[in-house]
Amino acid sequence: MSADAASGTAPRIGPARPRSRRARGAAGARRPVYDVASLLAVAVAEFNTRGYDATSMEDLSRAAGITKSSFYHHVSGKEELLRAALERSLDGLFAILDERHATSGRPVDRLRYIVRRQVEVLQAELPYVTLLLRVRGNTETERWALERRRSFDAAIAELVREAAGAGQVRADVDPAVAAKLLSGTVNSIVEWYRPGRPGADALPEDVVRTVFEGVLARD
Amino acid sequence: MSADAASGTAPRIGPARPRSRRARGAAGARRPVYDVASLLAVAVAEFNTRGYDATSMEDLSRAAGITKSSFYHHVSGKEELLRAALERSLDGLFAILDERHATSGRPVDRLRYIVRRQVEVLQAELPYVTLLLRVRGNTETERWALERRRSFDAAIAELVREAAGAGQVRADVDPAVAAKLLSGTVNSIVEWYRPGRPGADALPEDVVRTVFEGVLARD
DNA sequence: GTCTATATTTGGATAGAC
DNA sequence: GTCTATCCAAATATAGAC
Repeated sequence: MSADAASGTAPRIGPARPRSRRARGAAGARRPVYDVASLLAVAVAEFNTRGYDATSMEDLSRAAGITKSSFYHHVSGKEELLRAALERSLDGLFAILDERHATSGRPVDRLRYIVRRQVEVLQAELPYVTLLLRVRGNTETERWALERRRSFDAAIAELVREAAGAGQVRADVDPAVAAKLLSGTVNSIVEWYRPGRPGADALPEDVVRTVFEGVLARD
Repeated sequence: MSADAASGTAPRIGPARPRSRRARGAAGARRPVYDVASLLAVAVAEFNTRGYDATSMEDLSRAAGITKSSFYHHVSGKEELLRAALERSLDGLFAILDERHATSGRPVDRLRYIVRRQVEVLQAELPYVTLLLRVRGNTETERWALERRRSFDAAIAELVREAAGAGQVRADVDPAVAAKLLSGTVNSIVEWYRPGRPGADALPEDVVRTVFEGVLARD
């Protein structure tokens, strides 16, 4: 899966990079060394390091080990890459809302499930989610992504409101504020989580416990 | 205070902007229409809207209602503005750590105090703190700011570790993880908080309660 | 598919008149 | 203090050879 290449360990390879020219299947099918997906992984890693706006096509092509012109042979420009990356990330997040445990049960239990899954998706799709969370809204693509994000957050907020109405969430904090703090906590993980660290498997549950029960020791 | 001008309501005024040519004090002192502080407020608002890298000097001068050349008469370039903004933000945050209630008492109580104050500083210095939290590390100035931020976060993490050692913070979550979630929650507020909203005064305590006791209703 | 060369635009920054 | 004019570098993107 290309998520691997999009991580910190992007294949930074010089111009003389060795490679198998092509891979032939049983039917003689040819697979190009670079498809859009693999260039996307390289590009997203660069975007996350420098920021989307500060990353030039020159930076991207250098990171891929080819010239700018060659890079343009594969993609129409920066924005196509951005759109593909944001789409992947948003699709992953929205899919959670359709899962079984997200659609039935007590509001607070559905909320707990969604938070756990959101952390899992964030871990699995880290570079793509990271990029999504840094979008500012300068282009049409970015505004489209912001709109979908708002819609996702609104679904969470509605669930918090329901849970509060059912007395399952504390009543002394505005549910809208609680929802924003909850989403903010989960999203902030992209700023420090790196895959392969010890404790990565425990993170989703750690986050659920911390968010729902707080950091204080029980007395 | 210029924090006001740096908010969403920046003085977007056209070329024919009316203004008093100068203000004379009792001693006949002259005050320029634009000093560095007021241009900084305008610039930071632009940086936060479009992102620092996506904001050109042309954008900044247009927002200030003067030409690029005139803008350069006041400041040496984008980076000077960035540095001044980040400095202001970092100074505000670090000052918290020297306050009385941050230096004495039980670790958990110091922590609670710092979180509350951090939210208050974030509210008071919103545009500046927002900019700080979005810095990527492309220039020397940005790396300097990231370094100071890391140092601030490390102070919080150490306090969480102490509180955990004293049994005041839950033991089933790694204190380092808890500290990152705590900082992430507070920092995420810049993404949605806007001054002058109802409930702004209650926010610091709402955040403290939510972070320390969780979102669940007490049974 | 990849390259070199180049067209075109934008951005940072300065010179010098008023 | 502000302006117009301009320089230079960098960025997006394309043309066309191999």
